[in-house]
Amino acid sequence: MPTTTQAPAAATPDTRDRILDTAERLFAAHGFVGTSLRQITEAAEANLAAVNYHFGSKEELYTQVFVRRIVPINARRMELLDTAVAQAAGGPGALRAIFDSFARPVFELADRAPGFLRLLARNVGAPPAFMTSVIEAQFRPLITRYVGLLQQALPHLPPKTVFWRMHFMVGATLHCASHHFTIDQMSGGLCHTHDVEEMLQHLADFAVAGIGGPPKGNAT
Amino acid sequence: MPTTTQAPAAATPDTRDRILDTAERLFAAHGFVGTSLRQITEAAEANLAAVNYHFGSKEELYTQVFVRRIVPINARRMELLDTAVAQAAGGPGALRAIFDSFARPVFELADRAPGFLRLLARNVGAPPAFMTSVIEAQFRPLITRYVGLLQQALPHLPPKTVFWRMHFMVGATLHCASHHFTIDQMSGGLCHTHDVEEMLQHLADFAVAGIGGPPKGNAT
DNA sequence: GTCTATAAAGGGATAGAC
DNA sequence: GTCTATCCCTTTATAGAC
Repeated sequence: MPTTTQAPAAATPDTRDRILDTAERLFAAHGFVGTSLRQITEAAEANLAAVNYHFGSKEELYTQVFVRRIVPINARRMELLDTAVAQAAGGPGALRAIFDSFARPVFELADRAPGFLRLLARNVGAPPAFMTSVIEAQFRPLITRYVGLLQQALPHLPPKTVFWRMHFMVGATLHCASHHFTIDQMSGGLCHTHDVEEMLQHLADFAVAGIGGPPKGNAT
Repeated sequence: MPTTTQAPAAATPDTRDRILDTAERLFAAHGFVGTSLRQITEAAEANLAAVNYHFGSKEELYTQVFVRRIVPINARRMELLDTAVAQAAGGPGALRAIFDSFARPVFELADRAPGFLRLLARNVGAPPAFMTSVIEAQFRPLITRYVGLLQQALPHLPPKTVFWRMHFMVGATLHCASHHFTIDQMSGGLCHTHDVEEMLQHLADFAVAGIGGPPKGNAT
């Protein structure tokens, strides 16, 4: 059998995967410019030249780190949306199902890929310039669908209000993702982020109440 | 009259202020590590050595850029909170007054210091390591007060829920600040961020409904 | 695929003249 | 206060041996 590019479930990941995992962690902590390829290859126990061999450039490495996570996440979101539309269309649980499909796929990675939560927040909040087209391609179809479904669930709200509230919903979720591992201490032990279900419930309570609240200016 | 350190309302700001203004804009756009002192001094039409003369180091410049804005903002927040407590204590408008005191002082700078909104979001979302103590010092007393006032306005909610929701409120506001100048095009012309009052109203509607919504798990 | 060595560029900080 | 010139360090990327 000739050598293949796929490693057969090795005990230690191959060089390429070690670099991806380490880069994810360091890029999340210190950003794209704040992380050097030397730091990454040293921590990954790989050679400096291995990055250019496997990825071609630092920018391409960063892109791959992001894409390998966001693609399955956004696919899962679409799946959950299909289910939500089929089950709760128009019903009272529709908003919550829509929001859950947005937040859950991200936080379910919290254990497996802890760094990615913050990396995602970076890439939406203040992405490196070269990432703009990648972000656009990954999120545009999703945004379009969320806007449509939210408008359908909230026919009494003007489109402008729906868009604003979707924006706020994204902000609350991303901020939560970015500080996922610091909230426990920030809250003085009050909040426990390792309980993903509880956190998602609090977040969904907030977002659903906010999105579905009274129209502009009519708040009590 | 001997030379003083205060310029007497000159037509063009002095070197120190030009550097601060330019640094604010570039740090906001590209982050601390992503902005070089050469870029700053060139855009500010100042000499490279002027930064070290006036500020001592790049880190100290970044700190000063942040502090000169956040100190008056947080002082204004405390003022508005005093008024809110005196006027609406316990009443139906209490939550809205509390939230308004939090968001308004930031967005009122949107015209005068457009870069700062994104810089603030950077410093809360993913601050450079050396900023940790500055952030802590500037925000700790504020957070304590907001948690207390929100708990007082929402006595039926457990402290844990109050803390989560304050966190979500911060997230929605900061995301909004970070994307203040891109929302207009992102929304396809639907939303207009230059109308600060309208934006604040949408944001407050969302946050107040979210914070004051039904307790955990009781959402409709 | 992995390594060493190095090229080429850019970074922050500073010395010292004016 | 402002400027030039420069020190010294780190960066990404690559050439070429193994």
